[in-house]
Amino acid sequence: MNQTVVNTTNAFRPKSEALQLLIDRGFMHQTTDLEALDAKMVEGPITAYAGFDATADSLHVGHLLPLMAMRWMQKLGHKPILLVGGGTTRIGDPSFRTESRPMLDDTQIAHNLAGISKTVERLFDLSEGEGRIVNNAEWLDEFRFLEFLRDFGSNFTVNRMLTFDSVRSRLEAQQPLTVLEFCYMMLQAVDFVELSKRFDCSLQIGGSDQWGNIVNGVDLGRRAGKQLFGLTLPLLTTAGGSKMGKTAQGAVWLNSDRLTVFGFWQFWRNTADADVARFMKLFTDLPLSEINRLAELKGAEMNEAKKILATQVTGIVHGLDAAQSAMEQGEALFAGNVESSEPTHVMPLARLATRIGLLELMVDTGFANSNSEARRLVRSGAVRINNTLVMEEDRAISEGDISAGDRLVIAVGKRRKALIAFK
RNA sequence: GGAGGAGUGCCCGAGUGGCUAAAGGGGACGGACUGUAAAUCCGUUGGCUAAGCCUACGUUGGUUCGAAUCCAACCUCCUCCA
Repeated sequence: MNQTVVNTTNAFRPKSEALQLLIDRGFMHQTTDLEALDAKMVEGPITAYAGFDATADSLHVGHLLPLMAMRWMQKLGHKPILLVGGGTTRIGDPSFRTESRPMLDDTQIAHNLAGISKTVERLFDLSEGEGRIVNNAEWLDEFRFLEFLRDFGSNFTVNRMLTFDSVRSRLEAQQPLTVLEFCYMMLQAVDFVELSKRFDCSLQIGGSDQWGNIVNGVDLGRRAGKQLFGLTLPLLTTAGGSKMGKTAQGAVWLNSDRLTVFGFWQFWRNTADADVARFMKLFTDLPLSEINRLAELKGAEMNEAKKILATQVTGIVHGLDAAQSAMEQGEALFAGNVESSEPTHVMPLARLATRIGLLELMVDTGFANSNSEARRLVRSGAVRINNTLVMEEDRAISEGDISAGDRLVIAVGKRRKALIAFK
């Protein structure tokens, strides 16, 4: 892999506070030339970037890992650049995917960028000189084909591009890989170099699946006379061994219009015991000493630690007030005092007048993806209204189900509950 | 350019004219047990205005009373030959 040095982080003790913290909290997977990076970071603040494709109008928990890593960088004096792939989204990163991503048009991309920015703005200080959001369409849109080939084409060999896992896996899976997608890695490399020219950015942070793309950028930088660095994050799995962040209802979104704040809080509240400490290190700002203390909790006491985890993460993503309120909703729904808490869902009173069906309500609150799924859940004895088991699939919700003025509690299974207010 | 093989549900993977909404496994969800945990056991796992109907086995057509299964063309991939 040319002169790119790959370090494992076992032995090395960096002098940089930020690097040490990233290692201690479990963010570090691989880096290029760790010692040189450390030296540079000790010398003074550096600028680092992480990229996000604009494939949806919200980021999800999978993106939270690079966001948190970048956030620590900023807290410890470095400058973050959050790159949104307005340009690259039009192509689609083929990495480790068996199928092409759909191509999006400009209107959709603009819409998605706005949604993503909402989250980023909350997580970072984006004031002048502190941090910034950048859209790579700014330069990628400008390139003319021949010019691009002349400037960058000679720095990439197909021989080497073919050796990257991201490409090979697609080839070995016998799935088509278009030239369009193949060129994605060039664009990401160009992004990195462009950011280094424009903002003196010298570090790229990304998921472990980005390693190949990142190294490409580092190598391209060297040819342009710049020393760039890459750092990848571990692939996150749950203690159960599955990929983190998937639920039956789909991705765990960071925007509240995609997933309620309470739903987000619940996701974290339901973390497995074995994951609590690790997730606290990665997804909260709690000091390690506090995390270690909480990790000592035994048995059912661990539930307290989970509430802290949930409220901390929710606080970072949705704000402290919203997180506090989500925690109270959790207490209310699971302890049973329905009157005092904010509802998790609000529905127009008119829905009640037309006798909304139970199945419909389950779909509307996101507990089921289809009427069929809702029906199955009712049949299997999973659904309770106001704590009373309901077995009739065609049950309609009426005023008799309402308590405390406008409240209705619906539970699906033991851990999914909603407090609905009809207003 | 020629010969042969392959493309199945969220994923892996059986099936080779009706008994197939499609075996089995994984994942996910639900139930029991618990602590809104793990492990274990049981169940469910395309949609709908639901004892009926609709959509699905790379794409488009065709044969047949009837096709994931047979035929043709096309797309993509693999292997061998040139």
